[in-house]
Amino acid sequence: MPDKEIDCYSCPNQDCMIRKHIRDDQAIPFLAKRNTLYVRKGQSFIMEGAPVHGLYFIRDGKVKVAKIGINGKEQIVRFGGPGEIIGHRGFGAGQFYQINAETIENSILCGFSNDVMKHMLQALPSLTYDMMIFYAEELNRSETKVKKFAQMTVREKVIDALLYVHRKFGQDEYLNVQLSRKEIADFAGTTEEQVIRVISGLKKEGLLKTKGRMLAITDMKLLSSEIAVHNYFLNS
DNA sequence: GCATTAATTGGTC
DNA sequence: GACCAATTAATGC
Repeated sequence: MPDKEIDCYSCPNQDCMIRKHIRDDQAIPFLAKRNTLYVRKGQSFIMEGAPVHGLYFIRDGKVKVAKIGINGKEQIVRFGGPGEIIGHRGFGAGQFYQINAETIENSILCGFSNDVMKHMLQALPSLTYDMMIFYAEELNRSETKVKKFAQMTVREKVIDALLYVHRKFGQDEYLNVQLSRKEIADFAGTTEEQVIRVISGLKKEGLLKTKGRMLAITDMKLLSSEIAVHNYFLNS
């Protein structure tokens, strides 16, 4: 795929906010200022404390966004796939990133500098509107997550995390993303051992199946019914 | 195949 | 329910 010309016109991500506006004359000059980044699996491309350089959109691949604790423990804030935005919290606000972003697959990222974004947002009200909606939803998700952390049991948190991953990346035979048990734990807010125990319990109950590291949800209805009591209506 | 890394299990606080 | 240690399974080279 490196041979092919990488530009917004050839981009398959219909739901990318930038991609949506490529027919707008106002957008055209900015599209040329896009940077393409090839990031291989496991590389950090945003580091906590580093100066904000801009915004990234995922063209291809998958990433995780996390905060690092003092004892080396990380809290994964969210995962991202094609079409999604990474680094938006740094934009406009502070000078330094407060999160870490790392690829979990070989990825292609589209970068726009702060300066380009600023001018593009001023020129394209509908893009600005989309961004505003996005920020609002993000805040909602974030608030919901706080509540979950406080009120859910470990088992529920793990189930919630699995459902989130399923929603985000989908599942064929198995979930379409390869996450370690540790990464699931870092997202759910518990430990690797607890995740393993919950998974093995769910397996015995016939709600999940595994093959090596691969995971699959086999009874979506029952699984989601377990956290239905928390009745959240958002994809958090 | 072997060496490395991840998953799992059991036990302690 | 987290942390630690020992064992077992999976994967990379």
